[in-house]
Amino acid sequence: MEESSGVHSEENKSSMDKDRKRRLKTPAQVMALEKFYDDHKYPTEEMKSQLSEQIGLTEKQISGWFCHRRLKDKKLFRDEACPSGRQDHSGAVIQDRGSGLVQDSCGSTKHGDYRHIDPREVESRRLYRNDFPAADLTYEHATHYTGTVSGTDNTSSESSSSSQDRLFCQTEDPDDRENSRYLTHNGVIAPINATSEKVIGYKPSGYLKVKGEIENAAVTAVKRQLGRHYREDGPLLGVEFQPLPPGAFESPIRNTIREPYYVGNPSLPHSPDISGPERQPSLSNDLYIERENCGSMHGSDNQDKISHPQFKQNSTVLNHTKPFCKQNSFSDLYEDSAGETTVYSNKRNQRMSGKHDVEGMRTDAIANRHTHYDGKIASELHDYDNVSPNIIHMSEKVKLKPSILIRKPCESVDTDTEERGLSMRMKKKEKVNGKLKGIKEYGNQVNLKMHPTKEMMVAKRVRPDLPKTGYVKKASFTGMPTWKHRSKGSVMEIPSSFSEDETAETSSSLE
DNA sequence: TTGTGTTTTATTGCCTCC
DNA sequence: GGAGGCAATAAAACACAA
Repeated sequence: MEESSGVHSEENKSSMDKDRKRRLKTPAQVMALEKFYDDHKYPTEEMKSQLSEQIGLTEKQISGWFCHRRLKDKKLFRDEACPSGRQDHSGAVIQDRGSGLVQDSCGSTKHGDYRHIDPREVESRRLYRNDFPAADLTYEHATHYTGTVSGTDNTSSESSSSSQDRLFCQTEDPDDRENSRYLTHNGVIAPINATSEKVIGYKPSGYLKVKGEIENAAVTAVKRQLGRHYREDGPLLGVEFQPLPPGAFESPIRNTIREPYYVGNPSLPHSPDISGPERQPSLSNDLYIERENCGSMHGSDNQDKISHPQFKQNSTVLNHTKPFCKQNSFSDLYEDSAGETTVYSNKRNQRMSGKHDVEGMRTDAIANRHTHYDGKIASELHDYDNVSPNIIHMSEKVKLKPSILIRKPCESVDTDTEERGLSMRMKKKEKVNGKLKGIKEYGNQVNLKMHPTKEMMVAKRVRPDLPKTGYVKKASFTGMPTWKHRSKGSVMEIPSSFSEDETAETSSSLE
C-alpha cells in the first residue's frame, strides 16, 4: 500500500497505460495541477502537453484530471451554494464577480448557474495580466483585499488561493506601488490606488469580506497605498485644502492614511493600525514578518527590495520567484524531507499531503498563513518536501496572475454551452496573446511559497461538519511545475521524471 | 482488524462546437 | 466527424471509528 502513493508516481507515466489500476497522483503532481488549474481551468492542448511533461502524467490524465477538477468545483459549489445560498461564503461567491448576476436557482442544472462568471473574462484577465509589468502585478498583491476598503463589493473572483499566495509573498516594496500603474486590458493605465483594482476588476472575492482580519489587512494595505498619494501634511497630492482654523480639531487626528506609511517603515515593526486581530496578522504584518524572515533567512536581500524601490523594478519577478523570501531555495525546503515525516513516509501523511497540500491548504490558507511566516517557515516548508523542487519553483507570475481562481462557488462553470464556447474562445484568446503564455509563464512560476501549512499536515480529512466553503477550496497551491524556459518546447527544468520520487532526489538535485 | 464512508482516479457515453 | 467537455459510474486508495 505504502508504495502506491509515493512510488506509483514513478511509473505513473510508464506503467499507467499498461496498468489500468488507479494510481494516485503525487502531491507534487496534484499541486502542480491545482496550481495550473487555478490559472487555467481549460488548458489548451499545448498546455496540457507541457504540463504532462512537467509532471510526468499523460495528457489524457491531465485532461481527465482537469475535467474532474472542474466537476469537483462545480459540485462543491452546488453543495454549498445551493442549500441556502445565503451562507457567507456562498453569498460572497455569488456576488463574487460583481457581474450583477445573482445566483440562479441553486443547484439548478448541470449548467452551473451558480454564477455568471464569464470564463473569458477570467481568462482574459490572466492573459492581459500576464502582460502587466511585474511591478504592477506585485502591487496587486497588496491590493487584493482592498475591495472591502473601497467599500465596493468585490465581485472579482479573485481566488483566495491566489490572493493568498500573493499575500504570502509580498516582498514588494510599497514604494514601488507608488509609481506602479495598472494596465488594463484596454491598455488604459489606471492609477494605482484603491480604484485601480476596480479598473482591473480585481477585487477581493466575496468571502474575503467575511474575513475581518483580512479586511483589516486590506485596509491597511490600501491605506498604505493611498498614503503614497498623500502628503506628509495630509491632503492628497495635488489637492490643496484650506488651512483649518486654529483649534479646529482639539485632538490631533491620526492620519490613518499615513499609517500605511508607517507600516512600510522598517523602523516600525507594526503599524498601530495593523495590530488588529491577533489571529490574522494584517497584510502589513505579513509584510513585516516576511521582511523579517527574509532578512533573517536571506540576509538583506529582501530588505533591500523593500526599502529600495528601484530594486523592485528590476527584481519584481525575482521577488516572486523567491517565495518565502527567496525560499531559501528548494534545497532548503526539502532539506528536512528526509528526516521529517514526509508525505511518503507514511500512508496517512501521504494522504494528507495529497489532500491537504492541495485542499487542506485551501481550507485555512488565510488563517494559517500568518503563522507560517511566523518564524516557522523553515520548519513548515518541509511539509512540502514531497513537492518536486521543480514544482516548487513557483513562478511568480502565477501568483501575480489574477487568479480567477476562485472558482469554487464563484467560479464554477456557467452553462455548459456557454462555458464550452467560452473555453474555446479563451483558447483562441490565449493563442492570440501568446499561445502558451500561461503555461510558459508557469515556467517561472513555481513558487513554493505555498503555504507550508503545517495545519495541512495536521489537518484531517474535511468532514462534513466542517464548513466546506468554496473559497476554502480555492486556496492556492503554490507548487507549480517549473517551466524554466518560456519558449515553447523549451527544456523543462523538471527532472526527467517528475513522477519520480520528488522528495529526496529532486531536492538533492536542486542543491 | 474490519467495516464504513469519503476522496480520487479512470472509464464510458453523450452533447456541443468547429 | 473529430475534439473537447460534462456527467455518471465504477473502483481503488484512504481515513476513521468500532
